Amino acid sequence: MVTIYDIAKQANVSAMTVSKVINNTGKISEKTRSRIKKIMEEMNYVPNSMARSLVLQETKMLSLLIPDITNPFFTTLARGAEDAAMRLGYKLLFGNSDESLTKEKEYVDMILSTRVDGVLFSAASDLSGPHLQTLRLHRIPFVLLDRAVPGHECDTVTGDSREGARKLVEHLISLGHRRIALVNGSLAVSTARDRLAGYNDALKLNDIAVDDTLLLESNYKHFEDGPLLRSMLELPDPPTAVFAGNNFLAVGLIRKLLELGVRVPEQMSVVCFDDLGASVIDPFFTVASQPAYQFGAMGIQLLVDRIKGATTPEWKKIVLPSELVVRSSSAPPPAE
Amino acid sequence: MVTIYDIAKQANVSAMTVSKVINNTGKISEKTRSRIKKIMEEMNYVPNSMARSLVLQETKMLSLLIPDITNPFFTTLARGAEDAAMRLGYKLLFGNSDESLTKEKEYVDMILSTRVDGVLFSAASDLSGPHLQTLRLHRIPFVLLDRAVPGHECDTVTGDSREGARKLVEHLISLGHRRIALVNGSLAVSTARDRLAGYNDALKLNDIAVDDTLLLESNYKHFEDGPLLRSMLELPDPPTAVFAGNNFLAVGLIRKLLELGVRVPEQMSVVCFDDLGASVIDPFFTVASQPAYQFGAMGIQLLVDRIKGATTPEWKKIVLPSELVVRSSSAPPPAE
DNA sequence: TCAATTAAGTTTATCGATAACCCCAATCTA
DNA sequence: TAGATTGGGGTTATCGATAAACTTAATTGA
Repeated sequence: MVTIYDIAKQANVSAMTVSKVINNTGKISEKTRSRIKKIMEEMNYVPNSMARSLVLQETKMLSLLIPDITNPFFTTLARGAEDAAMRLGYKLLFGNSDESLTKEKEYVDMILSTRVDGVLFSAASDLSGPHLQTLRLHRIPFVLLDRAVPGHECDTVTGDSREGARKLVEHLISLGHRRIALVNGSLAVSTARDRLAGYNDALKLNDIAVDDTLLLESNYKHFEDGPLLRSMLELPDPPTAVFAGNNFLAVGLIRKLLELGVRVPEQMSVVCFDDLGASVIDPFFTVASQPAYQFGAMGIQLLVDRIKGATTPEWKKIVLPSELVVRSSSAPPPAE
Repeated sequence: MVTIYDIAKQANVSAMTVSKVINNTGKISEKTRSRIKKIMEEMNYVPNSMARSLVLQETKMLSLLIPDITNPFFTTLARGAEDAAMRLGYKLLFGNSDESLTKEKEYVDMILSTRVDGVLFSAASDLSGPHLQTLRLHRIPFVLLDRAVPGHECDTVTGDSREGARKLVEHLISLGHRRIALVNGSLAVSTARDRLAGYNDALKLNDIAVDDTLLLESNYKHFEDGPLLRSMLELPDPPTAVFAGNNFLAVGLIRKLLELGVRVPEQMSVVCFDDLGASVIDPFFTVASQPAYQFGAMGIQLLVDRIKGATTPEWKKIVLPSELVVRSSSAPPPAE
């Protein structure tokens, strides 16, 4: 590889002079400057960012850790982060933890040794706490995305899950539903707890008693509780609507319902959090739509501000609203 | 940050001794070894991979450039690449070119300055040639994924698009269709040309004349030619089936058909390349399903072999078959 | 028993780039 | 016209880790 020294030799100057030309610092005559630039082009010189990072003590790289690279919510978020990072002169190192703590730990180790300047962290669950501790211990700035981790105060960009959930459930109630099930992600994830809280809010506001038999805890990657769903449907007073904790849960749920011969929305309404992206033929779900792209973009902004110290010491907490989008997966309950 | 020198001082040994402990090289007594290891843990030492890369002249990082991070085909491919890379001890730097040459060039520049050990490259189009030249000039090994670039011999992992397309179209023909339209990606992309070729093969094999008015060139990200579709439908002898070049084209196409009041598959059959991933409620499309995960995994394997010189000089060309999966988007043509 | 090994470390140079400081001649200034 | 300034550049040390060569003391072998 061509180095700064090769250029220097060719141009009959010192390496320092070349460095100054590259960085536009110091005093260099216009003549030498253009001569050196020409030689750099001819020799296809590209600065070695490793060497530069070593002395400057910054890599201009940020890391984005997401729990599910196949979920459109997170890929859209990733695009937002990527665009923002590029615009601010940073590269983005993606990581996909697959909702697994083990994989997440491997990524954290990698992040440390790569000496990225900061991390955008969408935690696998509350148990990610130690990983955040590790980052803090090494003084690597980070911003939590989408999911909060109790006991870890820091900059965050989250959605208003509680409010979004309330709106979804009140929408169902306004359609006439009284028996509403909740198929949720793991309660070890903050958004799942918030969505549960919003669900409870809506029921309380409308004087509907919470019935634990209608609550089902699965996980955000796949809907996994077919048997429980079945027994729920066999209840003397079965639900007429389901609120699914996220998009993939809703998809899994509907697949199961189809298998069981339950028609949506005629026999069962289904609503959920998060859109399904471009890969869906017929926007079908009534959803609380979150601005995924903004999550990423604002997260990067916050992170870079923090890295540059261009912000106040207090932790910034950005809460993005979600929008209720009514489509055809929700309808009034079947007549008795 | 804690360095190897801090550890050395604490342990009363030279930095080199610590380095040897880290890398398990040289002769170090078991006593000193464990003492140093303990100190490293206590001080939370993490090796600086920049410094290491600088001297070793390798980064243990690979780069994966994909054209559309929102497409399930590519995210699945990315997961395959990620898993394989991790398994082989490499980190993966993702890049998303968004099918744009400009963005692609930015990534190539970044790749060069980051000194990654190799690149998995899914080219935006044939016009990506110069970018490959740049990589070659700097002697960075690369493997082309999914899309070939004419005039650039190298290791590749591609799908058998031609054969897959033929199977899809012959499936339609076997259902009784004779007027079959092709809604394709840009012909500047090799897969689109191969799929066109497969389409032609199928027609020829079945003595059906190719009709240019049934050919529509769009792009793989979104279906964009509503007007042309409309006029195609108003032909005296309109198509009864459409072969879409990829999953997103099929989705866009069906949305348009729904708008126009054309029912699928009753009035129009639709088949396409590539699955739609987990985000789809009801697997609906008849597709040529490609092993996306394998694309990524085998690409990494090929790349690492090439980097390590553990392969013969000839270019390896892996062609993965696709599988015809018949579902409900295809049916016999409507009766006259 | 004495040279030859070996075990266990240490010293020095290096990767590529940059910060901080130094140097010299030309120009300016009072 | 002597001293100060400045334009244009060079020297040296440094970032953190490692390879290669070098020390020493202990052990081995014939």
